[in-house]
Amino acid sequence: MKYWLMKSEPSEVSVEDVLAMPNQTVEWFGVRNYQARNFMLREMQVGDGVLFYHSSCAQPGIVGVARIARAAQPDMTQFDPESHYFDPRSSADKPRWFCVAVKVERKTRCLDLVTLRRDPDLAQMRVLAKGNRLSITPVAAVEWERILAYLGVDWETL
DNA sequence: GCCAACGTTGGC
DNA sequence: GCCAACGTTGGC
Repeated sequence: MKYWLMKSEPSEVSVEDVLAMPNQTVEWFGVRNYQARNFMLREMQVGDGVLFYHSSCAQPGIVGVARIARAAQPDMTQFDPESHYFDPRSSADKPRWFCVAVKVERKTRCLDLVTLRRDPDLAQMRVLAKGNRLSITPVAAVEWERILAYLGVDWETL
């Protein structure tokens, strides 16, 4: 089992928005970066743990715990000329972009960036690396466990 | 709104 | 394949 941190802008899809969706599950549409796509396409497995992160907002940070609910499938927004995420280079028989489905298990208090940066044990987190812009980053098991302990979440009994 | 950092594009 | 120009991300 692997662990991930996935960023979403709350003005687009917040953790509260996902909790209001059927099965508290959302298609992770809109990823247009190959590294992030490849994580979804090649490395994520159903059941993997996810830290739900709010970005581009007043208080960026981890706001929930989730899991991968469905393997990668073509991201339908790439085919929709009306969509902000439309990609004219994609076609139905040759999709370029994919998305997994993510089920939110718990909304948590916001573990904000400042707090994350203060913990030397989390200093190696990919999301905290200087210049990181990846919207999906792997999380080490020790980092995952530390963060869940911070949040008071017991993954095994969710 | 600024801007550092990084990814992508496209001419050569 | 190189790399300059451009676009995007995302914290501040």
